[in-house]
Amino acid sequence: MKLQQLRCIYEVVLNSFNISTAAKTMHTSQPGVSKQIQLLEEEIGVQIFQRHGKRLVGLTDPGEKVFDSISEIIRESRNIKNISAEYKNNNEGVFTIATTHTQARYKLPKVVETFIKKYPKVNLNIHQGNPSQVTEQILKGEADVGIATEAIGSNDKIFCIPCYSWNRSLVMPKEHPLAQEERITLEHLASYPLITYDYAFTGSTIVSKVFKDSNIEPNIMLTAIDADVIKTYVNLNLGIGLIAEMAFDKEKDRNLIAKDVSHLFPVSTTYIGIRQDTFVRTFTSDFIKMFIPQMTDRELKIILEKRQV
Amino acid sequence: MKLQQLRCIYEVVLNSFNISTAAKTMHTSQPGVSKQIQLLEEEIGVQIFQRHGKRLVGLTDPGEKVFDSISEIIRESRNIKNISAEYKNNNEGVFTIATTHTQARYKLPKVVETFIKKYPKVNLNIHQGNPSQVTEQILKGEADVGIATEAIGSNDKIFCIPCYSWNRSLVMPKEHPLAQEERITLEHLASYPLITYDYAFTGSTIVSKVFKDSNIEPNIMLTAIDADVIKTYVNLNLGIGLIAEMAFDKEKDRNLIAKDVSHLFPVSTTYIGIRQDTFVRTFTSDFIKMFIPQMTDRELKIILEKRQV
DNA sequence: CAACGTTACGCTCTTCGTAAAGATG
DNA sequence: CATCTTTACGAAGAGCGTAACGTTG
Repeated sequence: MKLQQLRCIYEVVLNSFNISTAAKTMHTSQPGVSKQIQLLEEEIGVQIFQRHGKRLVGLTDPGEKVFDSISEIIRESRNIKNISAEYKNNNEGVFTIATTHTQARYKLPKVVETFIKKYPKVNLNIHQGNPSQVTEQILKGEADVGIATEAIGSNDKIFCIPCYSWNRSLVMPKEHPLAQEERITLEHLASYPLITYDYAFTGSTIVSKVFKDSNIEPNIMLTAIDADVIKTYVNLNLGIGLIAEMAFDKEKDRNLIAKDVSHLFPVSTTYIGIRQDTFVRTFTSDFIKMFIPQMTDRELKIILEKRQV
Repeated sequence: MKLQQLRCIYEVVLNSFNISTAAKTMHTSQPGVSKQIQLLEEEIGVQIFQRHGKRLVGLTDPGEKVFDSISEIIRESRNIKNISAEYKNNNEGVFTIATTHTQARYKLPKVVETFIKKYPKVNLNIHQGNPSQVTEQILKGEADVGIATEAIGSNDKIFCIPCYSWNRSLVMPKEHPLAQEERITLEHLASYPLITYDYAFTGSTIVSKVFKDSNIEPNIMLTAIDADVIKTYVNLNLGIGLIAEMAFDKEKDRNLIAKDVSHLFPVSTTYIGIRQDTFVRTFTSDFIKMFIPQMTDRELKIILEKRQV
């Protein structure tokens, strides 16, 4: 069993079972990848991939299990690289943030600007996804940190640090009837087509819980992944939008108005999550400090020491 | 980075930083191991081993962290081997039990006899150690299952199944004054030199807790790892022995008598522990069934499904 | 000086690229 | 027939064993 063989399998799975594209991402030849997979399957005596003729179409039953182990091995080998890079005292490396649209669009840009100035040699990646994808990426070590509000806090392999709290805003065209309303109620929300985040109504999220608890059935007209899409449809007068307060920009969204609805929904807290048992590089903890400016060095140090290592 | 290099480092650490013996356990040449370590250190640009001149004497600071990752990788690669061996449907492989002396000596022999008859091709290892060593071995994947009473249950990476409950016995020479005593009290115990398990008084174990709670200071004359040693010293009339009830054998220990002290100490439960996130082979779950005969197939299946996988 | 580690060297087996052939949908 | 995978083959390189040399305590 060779690491290279495991890497091949890993990349092939990540590339939807396409050996050719996997080879490209690995900067090697396609027959090489093919061969290494065959060699490993031969060595362990078990087919890892399901095949339709010669094409790979999925993992076999043992393949699924083997792949889980391979993922862990790849994650740990990345960890070794991080450790050594850190001790070489060079501020180089790869830093991957997994986050939701709201963060990526409205909160991260400033921080990222500061970060890349301080660490110009660090290769920064931002992976955008929904909260459960963010969680996934942290768990698999595909992202060094994840920033999200939902989902991320409920996994005990993820160590979470609260960043800031925010409330929701209701956005609507300026001429919308509700625009004059002084105090918005849940009934108001339910009486117009509602446009909001898609994951807000999958799973037990805050918004869906509030409606459920009050026995009011909202009229979800459209669910979108990000606030920009939501605002676009609100602009088309297709409904009212329920978004995070920071996703409203008075200048850019000057055709809309936002009304605070913090009295309807409990406050939400956004967290940074990092995987337990994983080495944290200096630039990673530095990034956390940048993202949570009110946090002192000492606080962060104390918090990070609470992690299982 | 190659798996073989990681294996070399792993074995060198396990062999107390002796490259020569590590090479022997790996069935390869000593210069080969030496070379591979150098190559990896060169590749990652960090010294993993502390050296006195040419001799390896320990891990460096980054080496410690790297070694943790390496251990995980080795564990996962063993896991891959287990998975494939299982799916090849051959009842071959390695099965390692970590356990305490009491289990190994008084409970395991019968079960092991049954086991090796059913699985003659399985290479069975029994690692004997104290409860915290058993826990360690489960965590590191050096043992497939661990059987112990203390320590094992308190780690959330270990999945525990209760096996049986037992009480303690006080053993003493037949002519000992306490031999006539009808109802032994804690004060009795404290008034004679006591010989018991060494780990019974390290950490917050049941026995030490009982004495502490009653404010009675026992006179611990000698602590031993196993009941046989304890009984030997009791035979020499150096004190009274506090051991697990199953460690007393009427026939073999005919010079001693055992008195039940279940009214003094709460009952103890022995557990089988297996690591979470680890593939469980058929012969492993079969072993568990043999060790806990009252457990039905269905119960075991339900229990094992509760594991995080 | 005995035990241990590194260097040197040559043989063998692997790996990896290119080119070409075979499958798949 | 365009895309994808396997086979074939040769060059470059990695791995490993033996032997010799250097270090350490």
